[in-house]
Amino acid sequence: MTHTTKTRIVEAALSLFVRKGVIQTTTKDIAAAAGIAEGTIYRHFESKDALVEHLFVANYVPLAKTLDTIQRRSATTMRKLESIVRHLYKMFDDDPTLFTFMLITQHDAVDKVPAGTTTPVAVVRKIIKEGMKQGSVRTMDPQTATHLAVGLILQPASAQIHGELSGPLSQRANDVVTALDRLLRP
Amino acid sequence: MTHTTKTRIVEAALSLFVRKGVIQTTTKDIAAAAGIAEGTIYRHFESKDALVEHLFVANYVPLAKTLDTIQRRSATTMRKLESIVRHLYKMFDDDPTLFTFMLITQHDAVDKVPAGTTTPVAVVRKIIKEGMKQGSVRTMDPQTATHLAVGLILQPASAQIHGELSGPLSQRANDVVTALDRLLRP
Amino acid sequence: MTHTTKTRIVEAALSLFVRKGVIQTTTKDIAAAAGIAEGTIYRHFESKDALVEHLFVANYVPLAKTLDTIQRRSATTMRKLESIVRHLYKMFDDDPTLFTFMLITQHDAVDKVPAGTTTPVAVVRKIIKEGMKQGSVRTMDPQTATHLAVGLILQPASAQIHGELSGPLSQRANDVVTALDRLLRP
Amino acid sequence: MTHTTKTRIVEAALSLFVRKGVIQTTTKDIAAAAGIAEGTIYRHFESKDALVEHLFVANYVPLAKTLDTIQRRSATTMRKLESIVRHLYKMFDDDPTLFTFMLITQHDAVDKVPAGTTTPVAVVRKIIKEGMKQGSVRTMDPQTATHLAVGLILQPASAQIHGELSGPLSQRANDVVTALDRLLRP
DNA sequence: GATGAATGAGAATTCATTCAT
DNA sequence: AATGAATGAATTCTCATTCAT
Repeated sequence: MTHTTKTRIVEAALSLFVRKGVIQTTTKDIAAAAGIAEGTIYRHFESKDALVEHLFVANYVPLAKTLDTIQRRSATTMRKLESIVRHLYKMFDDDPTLFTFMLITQHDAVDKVPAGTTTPVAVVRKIIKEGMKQGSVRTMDPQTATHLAVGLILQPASAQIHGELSGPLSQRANDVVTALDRLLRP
Repeated sequence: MTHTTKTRIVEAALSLFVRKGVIQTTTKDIAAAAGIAEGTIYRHFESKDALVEHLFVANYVPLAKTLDTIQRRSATTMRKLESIVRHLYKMFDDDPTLFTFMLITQHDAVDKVPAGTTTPVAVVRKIIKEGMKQGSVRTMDPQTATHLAVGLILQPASAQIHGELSGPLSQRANDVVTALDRLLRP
Repeated sequence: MTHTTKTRIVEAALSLFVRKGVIQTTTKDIAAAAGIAEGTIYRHFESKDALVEHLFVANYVPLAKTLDTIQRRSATTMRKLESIVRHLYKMFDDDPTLFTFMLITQHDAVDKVPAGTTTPVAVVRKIIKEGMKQGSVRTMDPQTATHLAVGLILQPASAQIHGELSGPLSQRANDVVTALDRLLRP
Repeated sequence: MTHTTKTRIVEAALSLFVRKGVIQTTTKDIAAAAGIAEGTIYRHFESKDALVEHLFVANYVPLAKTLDTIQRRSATTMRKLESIVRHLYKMFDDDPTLFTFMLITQHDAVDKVPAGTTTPVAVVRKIIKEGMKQGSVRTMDPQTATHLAVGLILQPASAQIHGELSGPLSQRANDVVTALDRLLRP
């Protein structure tokens, strides 16, 4: 079946974590939302913390890999960034909950990611650094450039989550790509 | 005296909230850090929530006013934005704790701000909209433009907080202003 | 087969009960150690309590009978006690786990023994009382005498269990028999 | 006042631990017996474990010191042991609960005693060893001798606790002292 | 105003037991 | 007989809040 107990726990937890925050969500909440007994959570996850970690790592690390794969398929720096933006925004539109979860847990959960693992931010940094070498990105501090680019990409998602923007995020992709181009071109 | 009990509570709370998060900070923690008894907190604030709200509102609303005042003193769109960036980054360098607190509580606390109050984001939006009218900002969706600009401004602060950038934030102001100019100019 | 499921449960439980204590041993522990599913325990025992009771009664009552049989084979009071000491200490050396289990559950489990059943302590008491009648044991309160004798017999076992004595317990038999002789002779 | 909250917790816990066992006694039980809220326990002890440890260490270590002091006041080996037996049995009669608690937690709690601390058993061992040197105790393995003596001393207490002996334990002191004399004299 | 002991409503977690397969 | 997922009551511990002093 597609709805195993574990799946139901994961989905219930994800939705609640996003709506109420991780700490404010109790195991009782999760059990109720998943339609199971509280103790059942512990048949599938060692602890609430382990559940959070699972949710994050199981999605964050693969995302980085996917972004890296996607980026390789495009030739130019701007095409690479464009494909990343489109992929992320489509992901957001398809499953805003999952995307939001990653966005809000990002900083707390970073230390749970095995050291040395590629992150989405690292993929963006790599593209920008290569672009500078080739001359397709203007010369500036690569770390600053990366964070400015990431800011441009994530802020619309963040605004959407907090109700300050509406409609599919994919609609904003063109604007963001244009902004990235203006930000980075020599 | 400058160090009234209330001040000590506020300072202790602010520092702890930023270091450990609002929920993870207990009233016991705050009392210990402030060197007072736990019960004393309730002489000055109705509840922990009220303390959080006070901390946010007492700083967020005045900040918006200050930013508005500052922006009025400059003539052009870009000067306005530049002065805002410089003010914010100086604020960050002077009191990273306060700035960080506002950044992290921003979204949870927004509903605690009296409706209709001007916010920092609203100030940026106003500048951009006026710029568009005058032709000093290229034509695009003003809401998107605002969020892209805010993303550019805040991401370096966020990166600094999470240890991904270092050194005074003021050093980054030029880069950010340049980025804003590239993003917005016609 | 010698290793039926029930046997494996019994052996796993005994070993864990002795090592970790009855309460601290979970049914999960037992199942894991026995290499079976948790539910399977309940095919063979009504409850964890019933398992404990089985373990105790199945060994404690027969032991009392064995000790009684052994004691009958010897002629004098001291020979009787000596044969009991040697039997117990050999039992300890052969299967310290089983012996230890009986020693530690002794007091909690006593009420689980069918009323009127002969216990090992009762066997010792009988020997001493008969000895007093015949004049081979000095006159004193028989109940006190019994407990002093039992104390002499069991303390070395207890010390061994708790790591305060080492080497085969059988080696101590002579010392204990001498002590019993000094304690009891007229 | 003599009945501070902490005292009430300690007394309630002691009594329950002895009656039901440490693990079977819940913090809820303790709070109910002490007439306080469950959370209040944690104002006075870090955890249930810490409470158990406190109860043991706060009584076991001083007891050893007291026994040592008492033993010094007597001249001969047998007088020393006699005074110890009388002190212990009086203690038992005065506060059977405390004595019982120490007896039942003895082995589990030993590792909680700071290494190198004198224990009651060590006091007995010292007396016996000195006795052997002086020739007032017959030659035998001192460790075995110690445990046999301890067995003689404690078994009546143990029997009393489990309802197999009744009346003041002090009444048994003479019998036990005689038994020790028979056991140890050359 | 200040204290700090006490509260009690939950929070996460454990575990003996059940039951459909 | 055996399984193992699921249960839910019970357990330890936390913490914002109250209140007599």
